[in-house]
Amino acid sequence: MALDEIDKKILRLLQEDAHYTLKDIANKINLSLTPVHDRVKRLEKDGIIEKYVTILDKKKLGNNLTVYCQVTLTKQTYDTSEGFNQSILNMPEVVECNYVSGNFDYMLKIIIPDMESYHHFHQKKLSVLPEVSLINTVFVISEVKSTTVLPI
Amino acid sequence: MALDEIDKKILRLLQEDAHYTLKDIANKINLSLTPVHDRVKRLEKDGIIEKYVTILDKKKLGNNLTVYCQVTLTKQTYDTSEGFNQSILNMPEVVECNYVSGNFDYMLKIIIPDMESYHHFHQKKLSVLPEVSLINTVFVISEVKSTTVLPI
DNA sequence: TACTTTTACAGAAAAATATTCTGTTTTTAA
DNA sequence: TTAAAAACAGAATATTTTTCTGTAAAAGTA
Repeated sequence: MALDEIDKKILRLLQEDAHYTLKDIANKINLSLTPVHDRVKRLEKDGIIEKYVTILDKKKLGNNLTVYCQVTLTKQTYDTSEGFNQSILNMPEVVECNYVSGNFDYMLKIIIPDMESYHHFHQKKLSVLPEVSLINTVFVISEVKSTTVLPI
Repeated sequence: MALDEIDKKILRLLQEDAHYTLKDIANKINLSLTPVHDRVKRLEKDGIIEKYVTILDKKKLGNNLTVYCQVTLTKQTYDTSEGFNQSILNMPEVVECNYVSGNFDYMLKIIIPDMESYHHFHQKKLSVLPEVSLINTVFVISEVKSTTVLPI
């Protein structure tokens, strides 16, 4: 379970590009295929490596608007939270949802085609949820950084 | 450049798992290897597919705290923004940074081991930037959803 | 210490996958 | 109606992953 320096090097490489071959990695860290293969399998089995995914260009898919929604619920009870959570899990435009501290209850990140779609989402999907009391929208004007790479 | 239904099916699958083989995909959408291969290569070339990455378990890597920082700059000039942006790009604990509308200028997402690390980050790395005037921290209490999958 | 066990690694063989090639069918456009 | 282009299938080839065999180093035990 404890990661040594070799594990960390492998993880750093795989975070950057899941399509590096074992040979690529082996070359970069001066090892043979076997230990690289064994270590990757172990990291998968231990759940350090969660999954391999493909990142698509959101703008090229027509998603030109990103917004943060700061949501306040009507009540702070468990049932209210759970009901809200379940609804959110079924909304594909909500890519992040976190229960937070502060002046509101949830911070959501929404990726959506345009303002019209957002208007529709806001009015017909989010604000109509029985658990939702207040929504404060923060519009993204320009994306500076967005990465899946964690510091290791 | 226009995506047909087959392209979309391929993208939906690859978003979920970048390690699906061409054969897996071909079977799932009832095609032979050739068109699947050709289409994936085209989607890569056109930049619809941006990259393949590995998602790691942040908690197993010791990152137990996620926070949003709402940052206000001292001035709203181009130079101030650019200076801030460049500093952020060199901070590995900042996984998202967006210039936004509203009562503050930037929304940041920080992934970090614990409160002590955050204290250090806040005091020694973020608040000391000459462009930063105000920081409002929103702590994540519980993660409800976090996905790289875009609606297609 | 000597011995056993475990772990980490290398190299080679086998299996699976990606890539390339050839050719056919379908669609599109002249 | 014909020519050109696009989409696809199947087979051959190249590459990669996976498995197998064995060696060396490290860790644990009597």
